[in-house]
Amino acid sequence: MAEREPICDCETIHEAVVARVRESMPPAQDFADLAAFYKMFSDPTRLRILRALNCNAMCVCDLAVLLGMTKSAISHQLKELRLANSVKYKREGKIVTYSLSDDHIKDIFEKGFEHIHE
Amino acid sequence: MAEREPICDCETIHEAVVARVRESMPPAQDFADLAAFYKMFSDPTRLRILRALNCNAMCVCDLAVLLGMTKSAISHQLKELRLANSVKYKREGKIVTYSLSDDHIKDIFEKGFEHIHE
DNA sequence: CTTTCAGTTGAATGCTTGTTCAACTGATAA
DNA sequence: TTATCAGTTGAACAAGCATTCAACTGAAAG
Repeated sequence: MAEREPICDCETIHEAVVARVRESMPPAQDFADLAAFYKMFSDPTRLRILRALNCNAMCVCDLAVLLGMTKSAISHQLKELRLANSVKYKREGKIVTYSLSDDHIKDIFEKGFEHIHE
Repeated sequence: MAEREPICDCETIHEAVVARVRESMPPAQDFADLAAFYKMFSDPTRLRILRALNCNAMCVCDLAVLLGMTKSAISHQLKELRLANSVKYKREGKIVTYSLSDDHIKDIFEKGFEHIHE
């Protein structure tokens, strides 16, 4: 394993370091998974939805009014959050109420807010 | 303040809840900042660069060989990471050595890896 | 001075993505 | 059964973004 990759336009300068770091690198799939995870938090609309749901479970219509966006836009983002297991929903008649899927998401989310406030 | 936003295609269903959540919502800029912060971690190449630098400081050429990409591609990503204050660099002759800017980035980064391994 | 090579930069390209629009589903109320 | 309304969906569009390519900068070696 650890063959040299073919698509590169220069020779290794510090071979020992590169070899050692290469040995310790996790598989590519790990990076893809982690990138996908962080991508969920990389859009202001999704963050506002999560922040709102962290405050109170809400239906799509309420979120649309709160965020000043169409129900369609909110619904599309909720679908992504659902697929990422960040939110769960409960249907009651015509109304679908969304909430955060678990405290784990809640923790990660609140940690982020702490960060930008230094 | 807290005027109702104009761009919406439905009426509020649970007014009390919406009003209360609206009061507690941070300013829009906070969400933009937080989204930009997470966006840095939302690309596999940037994550691999950070992971490599967390292991050992490296020059652009080494990173290119390690990740099997052109120096140009690496350099473009390093520029973004530099602008986001995630990495710092040190010039010595022709070679520019990059490293993580501080342990804070290191912590956040390692926390992410813990997460995807459940 | 000239060559070499690590690194940067900007334009071009193709893929991704957030939002809108319009059509649709399905539960409730009339 | 019909009308209404919360919510979903897919196509379309524009904006954003990662990578490549080619040209460039600047330090070191000859």
